[in-house]
Amino acid sequence: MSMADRAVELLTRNLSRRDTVSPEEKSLLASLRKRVQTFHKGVEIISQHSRPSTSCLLVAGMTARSVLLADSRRQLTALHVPGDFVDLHALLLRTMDHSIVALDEVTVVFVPHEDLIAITREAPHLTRLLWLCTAIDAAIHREMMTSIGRRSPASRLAQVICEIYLRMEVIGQLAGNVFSFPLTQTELSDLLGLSVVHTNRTVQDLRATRLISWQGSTMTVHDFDALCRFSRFDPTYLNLVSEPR
Amino acid sequence: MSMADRAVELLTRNLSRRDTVSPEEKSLLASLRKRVQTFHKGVEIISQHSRPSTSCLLVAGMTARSVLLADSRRQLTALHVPGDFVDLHALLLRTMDHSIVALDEVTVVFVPHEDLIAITREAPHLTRLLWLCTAIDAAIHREMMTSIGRRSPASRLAQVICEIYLRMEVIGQLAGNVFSFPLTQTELSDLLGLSVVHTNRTVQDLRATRLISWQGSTMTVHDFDALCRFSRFDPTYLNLVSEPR
DNA sequence: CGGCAAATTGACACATCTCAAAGCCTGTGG
DNA sequence: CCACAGGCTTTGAGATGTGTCAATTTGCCG
Repeated sequence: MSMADRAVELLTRNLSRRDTVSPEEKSLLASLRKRVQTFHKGVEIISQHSRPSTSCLLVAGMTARSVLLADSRRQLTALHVPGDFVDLHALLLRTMDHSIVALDEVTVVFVPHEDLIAITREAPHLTRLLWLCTAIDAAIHREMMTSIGRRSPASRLAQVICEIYLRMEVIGQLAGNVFSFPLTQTELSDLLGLSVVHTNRTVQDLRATRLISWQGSTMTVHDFDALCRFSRFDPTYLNLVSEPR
Repeated sequence: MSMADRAVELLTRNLSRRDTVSPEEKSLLASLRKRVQTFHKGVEIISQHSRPSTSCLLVAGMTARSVLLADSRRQLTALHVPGDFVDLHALLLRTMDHSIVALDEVTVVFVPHEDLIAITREAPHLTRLLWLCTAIDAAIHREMMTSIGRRSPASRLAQVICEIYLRMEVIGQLAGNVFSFPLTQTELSDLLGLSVVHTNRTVQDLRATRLISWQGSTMTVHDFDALCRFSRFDPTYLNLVSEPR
């Protein structure tokens, strides 16, 4: 299967988990023009303040939204897994308020905005599904904000692991209870809003519970239910329910 | 002017700041069915986990998104000013992942989802503008997350004030350099992710700079530019640029 | 085997939270 | 018009969490 086909397949899987995707809609997605490109870990795929004329759909690897502050601190505001339409919102926002960075060896597919605008003219239901993608993104942001503002470092980390676990499952990238989590602890600290040192200690705390193992980029969740309880994870915000939208 | 008309007027003002709104589009907005309702400060307008069949547009007062955790901590993840389509995203998300609370004496207008769905079928450009509203919401979330994760309490607070200042200006609710900011310090602490005590000290720090005054619900910004510099505020994410979307 | 990035550790400084009390407004009823 | 209640704001003091700095260890890749 070509990367372009794979992109459509993953996106469809993502959408199908939330509503029915008709064959016509799927072929509309297939007919979008696509440019495949790969990036190495650490590379900036799209830059803050740029004005892209395409949106990118992640096919393989993991990426993050990254906001850089003047004093060179940074915050990662989201993680992406394959099948995520990473910067779909650039279609509307035009100027990027953050950059997209590769956390891994990454493959993406770029889709011209014109093609997406055509969808908004011709396929109202599919448009709503794409809109839904960005709305779920925002819901994830709210959850993250709540975590950073009000949860302990350990439950914040556990929360992220629970979330990525489920998102990996949706796209069929969960091998039993193992998935790829390629962040360095420095990157993780920028995601959690902690210092690297404290992140390291938090990781050790979580390891000590024996609920997870994490070596290199391999994350193993030994007891998902217990991890959910530990972090008081409530998956409502991921909208993993298929219903008319 | 009726409250329903006022709602349309404010929303149009909001949208016009980002793109051209045609007379036809404006009258489409006017033709949406609307139920006006008022709420007292502290009241929950929409509850977490409910499944609304209408979306609400704020006409007067201020509201917030509120996430309640199991241990009764809470995080406010957004503030809304008049003209904000507060839970437009419920159209797609269906189940609320947070509640909407009144921070003030509040007037809202409820619009049936069916009417909004009709817009997605009939008015692609207007649909994109509504989509844009939710995308800006997400951009504000990212900014807030960055603030909570990486900025000092004082600059976090200053950041919020700068943002609300501009958003008030957009809808013509800025009287010179004064606007209504009806939060209690307890509510503010849930917004900033701080304890009430520390929030109080942070407010005092900011007052000591003489850049703002805040008494009761009256916020006065004495030197907006200096406040922006102080908090390193970059308004890009608010998308206050009119261009084709 | 050497070199480099990432992970880990220890010690100390500082920011923030918690608890508890006091002061200050504002609206209400007498 | 005054007294009072209740909520909000403010203060102080001590406990705890988190950050910083700097050094050490580990693991990977050439």
